[in-house]
Amino acid sequence: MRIVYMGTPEIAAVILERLLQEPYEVVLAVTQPDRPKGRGKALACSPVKEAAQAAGIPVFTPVKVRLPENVEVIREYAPDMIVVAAFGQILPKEILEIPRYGCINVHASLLPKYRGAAPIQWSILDGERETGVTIMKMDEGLDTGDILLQRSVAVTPEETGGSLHDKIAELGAEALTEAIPGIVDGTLVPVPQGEMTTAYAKQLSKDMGKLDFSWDACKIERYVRGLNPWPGTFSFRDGAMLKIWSVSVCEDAAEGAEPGTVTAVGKKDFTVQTGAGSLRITEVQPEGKRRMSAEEYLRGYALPEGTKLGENREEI
RNA sequence: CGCGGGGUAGAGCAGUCUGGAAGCUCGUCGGGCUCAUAACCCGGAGGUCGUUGGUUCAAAUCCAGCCCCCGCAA
Repeated sequence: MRIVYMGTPEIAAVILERLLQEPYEVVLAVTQPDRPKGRGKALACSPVKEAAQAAGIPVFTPVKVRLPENVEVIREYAPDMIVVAAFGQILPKEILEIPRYGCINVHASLLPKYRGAAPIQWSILDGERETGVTIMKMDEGLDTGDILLQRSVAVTPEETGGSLHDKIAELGAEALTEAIPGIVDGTLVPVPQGEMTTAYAKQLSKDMGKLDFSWDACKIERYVRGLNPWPGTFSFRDGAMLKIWSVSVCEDAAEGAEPGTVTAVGKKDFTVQTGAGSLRITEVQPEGKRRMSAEEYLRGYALPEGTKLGENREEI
């Protein structure tokens, strides 16, 4: 069976590598074009492109895959199935109709929950206790296709965006390889999705990581975990950014102080007042410095009780 | 050539502008106090100040190159 694979980020590369272990013929990898990235300005290619090149698979990087000439390129590879995972572009009807087994999508949530670009992190931000992956037959909507197979996974209390990402990449790869035979022989029956019961899992941005200490402590804790390692959460202290990498909700919180105020400074951590409850900060990263434990931070940076952490560089 | 911060003892920092004996907090080792302690007191060990070269009587500090870490932007 000839498969065209479409995907871009790390999770899509993991799934591609798993797919390559199966007895299918992956004839083309379609991924986003190289983009300037990193501190210099060097062009960086997507994880899927790297994986494909390592495997000797042709790579196609159209800026807009929906353009007629690009659709033709894909058609010429005559795929029996197109597998899509976090590709980053909408597929037009013309492409959806090319392969006889359709376009199969691996989505990192239990659809219809968390349609959209960042389902993994949003499941943590929302405090979900379970999420998973969905293998579905794509249609013209955004993550609205009929469900073929789902697999769930628990979201642990310590889960980070990174750890859940890795789990779901594996789970997605397994689910895909399990689903393909069923799709081919028709034993997997597509089931329509219901209405979406969560907010749309919109793309993550750096800006989302700006902590608002007037939120309740539990919500902030979920943001710190869910946005770790990317885009990360941060606040400002004395005019400089302070990234917050690890926190825990503090039970015996002294209420009353203004949100963002440092209410206690210990040897290994310090405590910050929030809108409801307080947070024990255990790992940080000062601007221009490496990531370090709160203990290390407190050795070199004097932090008096009463210090304010704020949302803006200027006001603090 | 995108913008910017940084590399000083095991760790985190100050000192650099205004060259002139290596400092702070913690850890570590030894001693003391205490019913006791992660608390307190006394004492010690530990650093070619990222690297190469230059200026100077004298360089962590000034100049030039190189290596490495990080934030922003994309």
